[in-house]
Order: sequence, then C-alpha cells, then structure tokens
Amino acid sequence: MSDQLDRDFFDRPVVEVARTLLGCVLSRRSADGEVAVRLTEVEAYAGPLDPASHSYRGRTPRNAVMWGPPGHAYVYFTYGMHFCVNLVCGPPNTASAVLLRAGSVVTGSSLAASRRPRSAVRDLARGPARLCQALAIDRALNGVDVCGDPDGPLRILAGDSVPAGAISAGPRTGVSSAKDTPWRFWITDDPSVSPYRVHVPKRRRPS
DNA sequence: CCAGCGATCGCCT
DNA sequence: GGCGATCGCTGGC
Repeated sequence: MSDQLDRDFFDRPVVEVARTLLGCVLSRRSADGEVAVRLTEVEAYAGPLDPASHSYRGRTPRNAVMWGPPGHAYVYFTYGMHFCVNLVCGPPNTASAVLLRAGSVVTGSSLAASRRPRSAVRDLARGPARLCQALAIDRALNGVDVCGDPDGPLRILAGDSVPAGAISAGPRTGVSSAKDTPWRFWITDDPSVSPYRVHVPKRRRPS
C-alpha cells in the first residue's frame, strides 16, 4: 500500500503539483467499498489571474473552497448533470487548483463498473465527470481534506513516479480563454486519457 | 430578477 | 462528428 501524501505536497506552484500528481492514486472509500484510480490526466488552474480558472472573478460561494487550505477537494457541478473534482494547491489563498481529468482504475473495478454499467474498462474514469461517477464523488465531498485524514472518504496516495519523458503537455480542454497556455498534462499514450476537444461555443436554437 | 452558458457525456448518424 | 440533456452560477438589467 502507498502512503498518503502530506499537506506540503500541495503547498507549491500549481503547475508543479499538477505534473507530480500524475501516477499518484486517488482513493475513495464509501459504504459500498473502495475504488481507487491512478491519475493519468490533470489540468492546472492558477487562480484569480488565470482567465480559465473558476476563481478568476473572485471569491463566490461556489468556489470558496479554492481560497481555503491546500490539500482539500473542490467539487463543482456542471452542465446540469456532472460533477468534477479539483485538489486545491498552495501557497494558501492563491485560489489555485488541479482538475483531475482521468485515471485508470487500480482498486474496486467491479464497484466502479457497477456505477458505470455501460462503460468499457478503460473508460471507467476517462474524463472528469466519469472519474467522479466511478468514484461516487459529488457535492458531499466538497471541501474534504485529502491529505490530512487517514480515515477520510477521499485520499490522495503516492504512486509510481512518472518519468518526465513520459509526460505530455498541451492546452486545457474545453476552455475558451488562455488556449495557448499548455497546462494540461497527461501520461503519454495512456489509454485512459480523455480525448482532446477544443471549446466550441454553443449557439442557441433558432426560435 | 432572469437569460445565457459552461473545466461534459452518451447516443445518434 | 453532431447534438440534446439539464441546472445553478454569474452578471447584466
């Protein structure tokens, strides 16, 4: 078994944290059992100066957790049906966070599959909302400490370190602003990495 | 107060 | 590769 990361891990520049999180393990324990994924794809969001960040327009009730201490989960609801999970990074009060976009299931694959019955194994946590579905992450986990509580419902654990040469970088997915900032990181050629999609603004249906 | 739209996914062709 | 589902945050009025 691997050790839980400590708070200091997150008290660093967000891009460095993002790269280092690749290969680490996110474990979710619930009444049903445990599901854990090895992280294969992440994105860095750098706080109020980053136009793509939820904290860009300042503190709101939704993003309040981003201004809290590092090493906590920021869970948000989007598109009227999906949850996504971030890990808050330091230094404190910089409101930066890493979005966890994809992983491969390493523990509890049958439980994960029961939560996503139509999903192929490689797709169980392939995408930020699928990852939350496979791990049963929802609003109830917003703000939980992932590195300071060994008995917590959501923990981040050390994994095999990923060599720098095995990491790719590119623009963040589905983000309309700052598309020249290569702050999406993934393990090169890993099948659980989500397909890249450029942001396409939606047109309203003509009446 | 409320219209617009998003760090998406799954089903359809 | 296109499109509909579905809801709460945000900012403009």
